[in-house]
Amino acid sequence: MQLSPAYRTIFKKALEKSSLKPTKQREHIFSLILNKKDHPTADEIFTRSRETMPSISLATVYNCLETLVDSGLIRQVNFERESTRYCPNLKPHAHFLCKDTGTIYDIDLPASLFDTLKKHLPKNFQPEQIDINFNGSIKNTNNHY
Amino acid sequence: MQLSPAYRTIFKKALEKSSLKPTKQREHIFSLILNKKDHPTADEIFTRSRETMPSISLATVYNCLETLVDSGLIRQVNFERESTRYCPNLKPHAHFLCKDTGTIYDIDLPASLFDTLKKHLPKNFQPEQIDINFNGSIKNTNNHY
DNA sequence: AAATTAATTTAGAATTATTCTAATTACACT
DNA sequence: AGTGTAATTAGAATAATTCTAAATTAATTT
Repeated sequence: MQLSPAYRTIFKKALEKSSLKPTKQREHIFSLILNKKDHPTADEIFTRSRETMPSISLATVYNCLETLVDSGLIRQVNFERESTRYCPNLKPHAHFLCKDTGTIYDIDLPASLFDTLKKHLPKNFQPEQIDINFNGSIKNTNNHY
Repeated sequence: MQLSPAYRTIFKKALEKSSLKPTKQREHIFSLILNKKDHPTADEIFTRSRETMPSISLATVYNCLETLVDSGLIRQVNFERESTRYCPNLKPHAHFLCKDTGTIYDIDLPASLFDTLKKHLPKNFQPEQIDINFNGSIKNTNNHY
């Protein structure tokens, strides 16, 4: 797992801003999440990591994920109390969980919609984060006999 | 803990629709959530329940909550992987978690906003539920020296 | 009313994702 | 090379929730 030069710069900058070190475990996990754009759990990331970095431990995976989230490089996604999943998409978006397959989809949303949402808060409420989670099923549209 | 006659009817109807029984444990827990309009965890509900129904067990609290959720009488609220909280407000609304105090606030939203959100889904995505969670702090506006 | 059945409640064990602890390793700087 | 700090590691601990199997309750049939 390798980061592209562009992402390596972003990665280093983001960590250095909080005086954290761009270690190979952190880079490995970051690149792994970037390259496969699903929404893996810590455990899935652990399993995938081991394929190319067999010495990494689960604790490190959790540590690195926390670091990456705190540095703003990835986002957490939570549905109910299922395992936390991780998402490299930093554009404003929502998530849709298909209850039949368990797949999570990114739903792009205009920033204006987030602004509209914020307008409904009392004036002294200062949101740092807004999570929008849909959950339902996906109708199969191929059934044209 | 007693339900008002109006709520008792709602309660019975909702359960009977799924051929579930309006037991005293279920009613007790429902009234408890209705009467104190915060967002308690299962464990808080368990503690409160015991004050007036000392024989109730934690497993029953979990069972009853699941039943009430499935019957549409209450909603679950989840922030990250914190304990699930329960909410009797069935109007369309979002939640705001104050990270300083841990308090959860209901944020009323017009139904039209939920419709707008749905419009951004691919046409074959059928949402059953939409959760909107804010998370931030509440600025103190009383600081006028 | 007793017997039968099905649903609900219960206590405690089991599970599972995550966090914690303490020891080891890696790295930057003298 | 030696020191100090941060990061990694293995494994234990934690905590919310679910599971299991037995006991209770309620409803229904005899």
